[in-house]
Amino acid sequence: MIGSIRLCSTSCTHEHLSLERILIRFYVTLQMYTMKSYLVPILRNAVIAFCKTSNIEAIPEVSIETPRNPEHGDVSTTVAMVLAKSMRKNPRDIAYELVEMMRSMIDIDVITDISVAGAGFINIRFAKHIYGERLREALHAGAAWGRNTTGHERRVNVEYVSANPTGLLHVGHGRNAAIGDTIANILEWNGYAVTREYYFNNAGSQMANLGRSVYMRYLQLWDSSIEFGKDEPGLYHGDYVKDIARVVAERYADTLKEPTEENLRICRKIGEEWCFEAIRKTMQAMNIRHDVYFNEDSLYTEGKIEEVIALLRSRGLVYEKDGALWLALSRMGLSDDRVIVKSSGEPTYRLPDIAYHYDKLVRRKFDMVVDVFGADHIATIPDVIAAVEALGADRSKIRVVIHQFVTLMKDGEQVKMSKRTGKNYTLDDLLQEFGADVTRFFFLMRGVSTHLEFDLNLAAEQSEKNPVFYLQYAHARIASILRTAEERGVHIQEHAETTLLTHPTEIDLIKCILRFPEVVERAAELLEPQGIAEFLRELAAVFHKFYHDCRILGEEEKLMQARFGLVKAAKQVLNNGLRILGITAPEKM
RNA sequence: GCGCCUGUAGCUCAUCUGGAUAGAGCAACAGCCUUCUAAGCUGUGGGUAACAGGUUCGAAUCCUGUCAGGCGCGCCA
Repeated sequence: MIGSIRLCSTSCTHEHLSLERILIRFYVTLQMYTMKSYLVPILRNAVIAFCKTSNIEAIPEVSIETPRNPEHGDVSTTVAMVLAKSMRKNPRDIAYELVEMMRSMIDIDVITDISVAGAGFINIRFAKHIYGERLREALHAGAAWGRNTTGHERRVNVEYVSANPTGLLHVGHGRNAAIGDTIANILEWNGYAVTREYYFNNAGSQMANLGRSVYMRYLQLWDSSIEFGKDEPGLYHGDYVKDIARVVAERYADTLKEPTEENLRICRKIGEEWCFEAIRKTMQAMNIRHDVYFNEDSLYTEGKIEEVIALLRSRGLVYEKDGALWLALSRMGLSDDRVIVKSSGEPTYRLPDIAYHYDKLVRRKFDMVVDVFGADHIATIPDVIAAVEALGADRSKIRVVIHQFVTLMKDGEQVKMSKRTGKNYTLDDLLQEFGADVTRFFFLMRGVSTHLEFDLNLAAEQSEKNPVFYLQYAHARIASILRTAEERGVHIQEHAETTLLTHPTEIDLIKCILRFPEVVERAAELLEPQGIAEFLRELAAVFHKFYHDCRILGEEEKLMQARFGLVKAAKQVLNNGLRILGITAPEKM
């Protein structure tokens, strides 16, 4: 089993361009401009001209935002207020001057209104037909709408889950998995060449503990009077260890009863294989597929550990004390030195971690490395980064995503986890009970840095209360409309006059659809999936409102066709967004 | 003791890296289905954004301090 793990070498790259990717590129470059990008140069020119006449050196960045309140225009800018600060001048006066300058530059067919409001906001309104035209672009891009090329095919390695093969995945791993997998998706949508990686930690003392645990359970099969690890620390108490022991017994009968090194090694090996298989199955149930399982073992067998020690030594960054090898972190700007090779000769976890990151950055030359960790790993990160940097890697290429813990709630009470008895709620339990869609969404709907409350009652709810269904229902509803149209023999045209869409809810829906590319881009900047989930909730809400306000079937032909175009685009965006989150978009519910 | 995360409506969370009147869902109450899926929509009530200062035209957002909760601080991973 373990033999099937693809070991990583320098050859595992993603340099080929798939046909899909070429098509995506094609569509992305087809997008003419966003409304904001139409406006930015105009605004910037006005600001530059203004600064010149006012003798201002520092020209501020112009930013354009979408006001919360639609009465404040389609977009607005605060640049006049920013300028007011350095000029010590009334922001409204500046705003008026800027507006005057911009008036001569804008196309009145595109921008219908530009005005000063409030403390010095400049509010801008677009002609309605612009929305219809841009909607056509969204429709044309289809499954590629939301993709961009800002990643320039740069190679990025996203490492997630990376649980030790010493047991079953628990709920916290589930959050890690959902976040990591979705970040990988987000980066792909932003034009990065992504490698999904699992650091398979199969070399440390935890593995020895698993071996001992399995062996003890194995002995118990033949002699029930043996007590399980009464005063032995570090043993694994979960029932799955008994399952593994039974596998050992099936294969070796009672021939391992002598407590030899070799027999322990066998138990360890079978335990590792069993756990790996279990983890792989759990990942599969969550629709996650890693490209690379990186074996920690390989760092030893391929001499990478030795190489890193030699490198550190040559730079005078290690020293020996009390029979151990210390990493001189105090010479790298950190406060405490740490042991990297114990006096027993075994490395501590820090050393392989450093070698692993060295491998990713220097040997495999990834342009970016994303580590997704739970909050409990936070302490070692600065050490690893400092060491890898000392070895010549660029620390800015490392992005660490730390997610906080998950609390399971049932009937308003916290579900307690017990490490001792091993009676945990596993990730498998969640997936089995709620399915991959609900499980993934619940992990993604909160910001990564906040503590997540997973409400088991809410997840079990097969009703409108469950937020996943709200999104999926919007998708299914659209599918249903299109189906009904087909059943009634209504022909849906390829090209519709989308500029006929002028109803307020129609415009709201278009605006939402057009916002999607920005949402995807921002999610990549922040390495934060939540924005996508939040966006989809809004999109679904606007669609449901549209569904309530506007009919499609039975409307006058041209309007009906335009609305078909609108809901097709909405369906596509729901689909794209759900795909990023790794959640299915059902045609029927 | 030190480091990181969090504190926003009764509950769970948003608030687009400092903008205009802080928004959703759930819970409560009141409405909307002979018409494309009511797993939907509309309305009402609900706030000293933990607290105290500071920075400026402007703070839930940035800084300092205090309080509360979570996670770490090993020759464990």
